[in-house]
Parts: sequence; structure tokens; C-alpha cells
Amino acid sequence: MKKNFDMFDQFPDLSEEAKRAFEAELDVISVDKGGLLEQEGQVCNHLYFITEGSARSFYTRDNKDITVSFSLEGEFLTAMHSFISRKPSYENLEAMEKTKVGRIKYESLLKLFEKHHDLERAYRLILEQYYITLEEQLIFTKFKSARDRYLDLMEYRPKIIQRASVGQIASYLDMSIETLSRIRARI
Amino acid sequence: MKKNFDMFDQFPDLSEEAKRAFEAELDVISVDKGGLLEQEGQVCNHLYFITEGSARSFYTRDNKDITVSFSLEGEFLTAMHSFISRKPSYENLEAMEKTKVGRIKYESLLKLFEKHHDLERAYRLILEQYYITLEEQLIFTKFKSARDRYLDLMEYRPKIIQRASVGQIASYLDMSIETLSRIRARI
DNA sequence: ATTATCTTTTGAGAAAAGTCAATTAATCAG
DNA sequence: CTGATTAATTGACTTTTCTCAAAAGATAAT
Repeated sequence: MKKNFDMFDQFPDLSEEAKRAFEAELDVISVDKGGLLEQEGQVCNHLYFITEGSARSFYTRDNKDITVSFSLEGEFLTAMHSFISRKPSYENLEAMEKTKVGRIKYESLLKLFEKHHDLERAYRLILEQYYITLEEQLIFTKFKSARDRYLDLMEYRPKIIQRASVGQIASYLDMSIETLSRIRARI
Repeated sequence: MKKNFDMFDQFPDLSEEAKRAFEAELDVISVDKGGLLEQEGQVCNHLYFITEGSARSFYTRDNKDITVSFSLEGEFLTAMHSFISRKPSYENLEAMEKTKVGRIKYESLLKLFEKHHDLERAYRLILEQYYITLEEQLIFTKFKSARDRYLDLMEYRPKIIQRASVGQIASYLDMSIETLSRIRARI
């Protein structure tokens, strides 16, 4: 069976045993549009890999829904803060369309680390990638106008603009819906 | 010899061998106020632990110096983005006063990981802590007014207000020097 | 001490983005 | 298909914070 997205592509040094052991712990899940993979208030127990579709992470503040990140096919996804700290998550993970994911439990992952040193390293790389993305986002937000943040998103992640709503994009880019709407009108 | 800050306190599960092996690779360095531990444009090759003093990370933009983080005694420190990615750093690490650090080379750390699985785990925990701090900073910045960001810093990290200049604090809190000055006047 | 330099404070006006309100467009359920 | 609900756009006005400029205060060197 051919897969479009192979999570191991990013980890060419993984041993075959490690890959097999990891795959044995994977659950494959299908979620409809709007379905939640993880909910705020609960400890996030899974690391996901998206094989089809897309998802976003968001939290709620003053009854508003604030998007933290978008994830597309071929990307790993979790509520990292909770997954790491084992504390209840403030994030929800939601499918933005019909989406297929592979997921592994936190406990299974830790167990695998005991036997497969190289899996712990691969996990470290995922964590590092998460860190870099976050740091770049922080710097990126800090120096750009609302308009430039939108133009950057268009340039670097155009698929997101196609798949996400104005409200989701606006909160992700840290601006009001109205501001985003005006920016789009004047491009 | 008594140490005020022991970096292993945070890692009670580390084996004695791992601690010894790690310590054997540590260099102890002393830096005067204003001295640079790492410079922008170069790959950051060290993970630091501050035993005395304090440091900050900053970068330069439009000839302005923007503080990214402050670190005090008992904390680990590096230009994480560069340390992880092995690309030139955009950050400088600067001692804010006479400061003593222990540091270990990136390569030494990787070598230690081969023999000491538990050290790789400890490093993962440092990385996770870095991630959490960054994520909290991102959320924290997003929802608070300039005034509340300052009040939060006063509450949670008062030592920083004592040791850093207005300019450093202002850029860290993402506001102009003038705004910070006005906030301080009206407390 | 005294000048020079750098930092901090204060004031006034400008700009970016936000809020509230009204209208138009899109989506969804029956 | 069609009314109902939700999402997006547009306009008017407000707010926050920034920038520029000048004054006051601190620090350092001679």
C-alpha cells in the first residue's frame, strides 16, 4: 500500500527495528471536519502525524477562538505544552477537513525510548523542530505589520489561506477579523 | 567545595557515572559585565549553566538591541535556535554583570549521548523547558497590555528589573523605552 | 569638580490596529 | 430551494502605543 506521506522520511538514520516497533504502536484514526483530536482541560496523550487532510490548534479566550498553529499533511502534531508537561492542555486540536492521522500514546513513546535509543533522538528532533517554528513565529510576529504578516503567510504557507477561515487566520496572525478583511481588500 | 547552584539538582535520576562524565567535559568560564559568551553570525557551540551572575540574549535590528531573554544563576542558557539547527546565530549572549558559567561543547554533548542515555534524556528536559518558556512567553505577550506585561515581569521575575536597564527591559517586553518609562511613572 | 556622554523622563502629535455597528455574502438544515 | 444562521466586509470612531523632540538625570573620564 502506497502512502503519500511517510513520517520516517524525516529520519533517515532510524533503524528498521525502531521503525517497526514504532509502527506497531501506531493507531490510525480518521476524523471528520471539525472533529477534535485533543480537548482543552485534558492532558494531551498523543503525538500525531497527519497523512491526509489538515488540522489546527486553538484555544479559547473571552469566548473567542484563537488559532495557535496550522498543520498539514506530512507534519507531526500535538498539544506540545501539555504533552511535555503532562498538565491539562489549554489547546484543542481540530481537523479542518476530513483528516487521517497516525498517533502514538505518550506512554508507548516513553517505553519505546527505553529500547530504541534512536527513537528518542528522532523525538528530540521533532521537539527541536517545534521549538524552531515557535521561535521563528515569535520573532516574525514581533517586527511585522499586520499587512506583512499576512503577505508572509501567503508566500510561505499559501495552503493555509485556502483551507482556513478568515477568523482562524486573523487570530493566528494576531489581528482582528476586520483588519484582515481590510488587508485582503487592499492587496 | 560548596556550590550555590548545582545543575544536577534538576535531574535527580541521573546516574553518578553520567554526572562525572558530564562534569569532565565542562569548562568553567568567567566573564566580566558586558562580555559576550556567544556572538551573532557564528554557530553557537555551547550549552551554558550559570553558577554566578546573570546574562541576557539579544539581537540587533535596525541598529537597535532587542533583548530576547534573561537568565539568572541556576539556569541553563544557550542560543537555542543556532545550537539546535547548527546554523549561524542571530543572537548574542552577554553577561549582565561579572558572571561565572560552566559550559559544554555541542560535540561533547552528542558524544556523551552515545554512552549515557540518561544525559540525552536530561538534555531533552532542558529543551522541553526552553520550549515551554517560549510558548508561555508567546501567549503571555499576545494578550496583555504594555502595562500588564510589565506588572507580570515585576511579579514573576523581579530580579530582572533590578539588574537590567530600561532599554533592555523595554525591548524584552516589546514596547518602546518611552512607554516603559511612562508605565513606571504611573504605577 | 566639570565636561561629555549616555540613559531616562516628559510632552505633543501621528499611526496602526481595535471596537462597535450596520450591511452583504456564504453556508447549512429542513 | 429557501429561510435561518453564521461569516465576512465596510464605515465611523476610539484607543493604544509609537515616534520625534527636548529636557532632566546619571555615569564616567579627565
